[in-house]
Amino acid sequence: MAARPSLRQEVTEAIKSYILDNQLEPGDPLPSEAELCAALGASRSSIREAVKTLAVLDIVEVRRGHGTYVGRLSLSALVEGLAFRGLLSPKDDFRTLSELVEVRELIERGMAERILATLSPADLDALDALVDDMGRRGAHDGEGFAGCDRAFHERLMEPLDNKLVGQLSLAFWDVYALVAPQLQGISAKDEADTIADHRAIVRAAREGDADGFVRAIAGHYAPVRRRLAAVRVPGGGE
Amino acid sequence: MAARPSLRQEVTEAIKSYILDNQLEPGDPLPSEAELCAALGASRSSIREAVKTLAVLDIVEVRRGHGTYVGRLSLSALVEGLAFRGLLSPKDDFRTLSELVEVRELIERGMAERILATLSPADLDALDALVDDMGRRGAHDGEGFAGCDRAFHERLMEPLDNKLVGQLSLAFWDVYALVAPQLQGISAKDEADTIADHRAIVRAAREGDADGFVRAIAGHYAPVRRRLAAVRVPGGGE
DNA sequence: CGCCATTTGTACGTATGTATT
DNA sequence: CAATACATACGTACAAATGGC
Repeated sequence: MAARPSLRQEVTEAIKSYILDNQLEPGDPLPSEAELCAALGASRSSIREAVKTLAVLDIVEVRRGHGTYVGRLSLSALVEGLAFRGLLSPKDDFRTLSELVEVRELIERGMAERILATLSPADLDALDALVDDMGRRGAHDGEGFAGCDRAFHERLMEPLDNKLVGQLSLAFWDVYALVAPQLQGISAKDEADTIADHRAIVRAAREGDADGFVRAIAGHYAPVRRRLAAVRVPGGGE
Repeated sequence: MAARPSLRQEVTEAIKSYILDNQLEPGDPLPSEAELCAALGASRSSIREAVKTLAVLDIVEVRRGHGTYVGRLSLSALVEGLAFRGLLSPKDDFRTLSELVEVRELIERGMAERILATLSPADLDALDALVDDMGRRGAHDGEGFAGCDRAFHERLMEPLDNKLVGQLSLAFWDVYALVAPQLQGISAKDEADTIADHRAIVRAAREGDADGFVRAIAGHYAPVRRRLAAVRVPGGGE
């Protein structure tokens, strides 16, 4: 009744245990496939599949021609999974996307006080610089514009002592960036408004105005949420 | 410069496209490995690695001797990745765990108003029943006790129209349940207090007292956070 | 019940491409 | 450039599990 531990699963666990037992850190090298074969008594096929499995989770990282190393333990698997989920839903197309944006807003709003307490003057200047950069790119460089947006929200949460919230927030940003372009009716982002929103966020943060900060965040996400809701119900919007 | 489209990656994308193009849903059958070999012109090894990759993300689900099917798109990869992260950190052992609990609290607190607005009398009764069940299990059935705890928080967010927040919250619960037992100094959970906390949460919800609800949530997570903080700095807390 | 077809799991061998030295 | 080490890819064979006859 104790289930059947398939060999690949066993190898997977063995590799994980190897990392844990030796207290390895991201970037540390792992034994080559051949060595793992000898050590675990399994064929290359099983080793390879196990390594691939762990690579998807970013628990290990394979650099070809180089070797396998302990991974960075990022949230890349979450991004990939959620992105596919967003693309899959047949009619509720924008439901996943909408929920995603809600969670992002939930996180940033919920951390408002701590964000304000943590941001240093240097951080605020950097945020302003990012918004400047955003305006400079403007309409002709959508790629760079989005990059500035991402960097802004990254910088906003980076000083927090809780790294997980920032990573989650960024992961959701990435999912949105991956999924949104594939769907119709969302690509139209109003750059001027976006810039103004970010300015308002920095201004509230600079003044230590927690309430204004939360309002600015809400104002930033409101149009996205409205657009998503409008698209979901055909003919719902204006 | 256009990167090197490794065959496995191509096959992975091809399978994803197959699901998307045919608008398949979780549980729908996929072509067998042999058919995929013929259709994509790749060897079975490549097919298998691609399928394994997608299986980790719960995009596909393989049942041995039966076939391959579209997966449920759960957050299992997130759980596995975060659990390993929690087990890995050498000295900051409890940092990941602490951050995790913070995010859970952040989510439940941030959704407080909407939770209160959504919970029906039947939901509230079910929550009370779960707490009753919790007390019945008591000390002798830690397994069932934990299950009730999980079910409670699941039921709490299940009526929400945003399914993602509930799934995230539950995923974090699962990670905590996986990691905590492996570490020392955390296993001691005070059951009586936990039950009282959950009672307070239901009571506040029943009265529509949003502020009390938030306080109850905070009170529920406070001891866990204190315990984690205490362990992190040796001899820090009492 | 046993038998068989289908499908996935495991193993081994070999050839090729690629990055490092 | 050559040698080395590694990952990538293919092909084949057999084992094990599942479901239907």
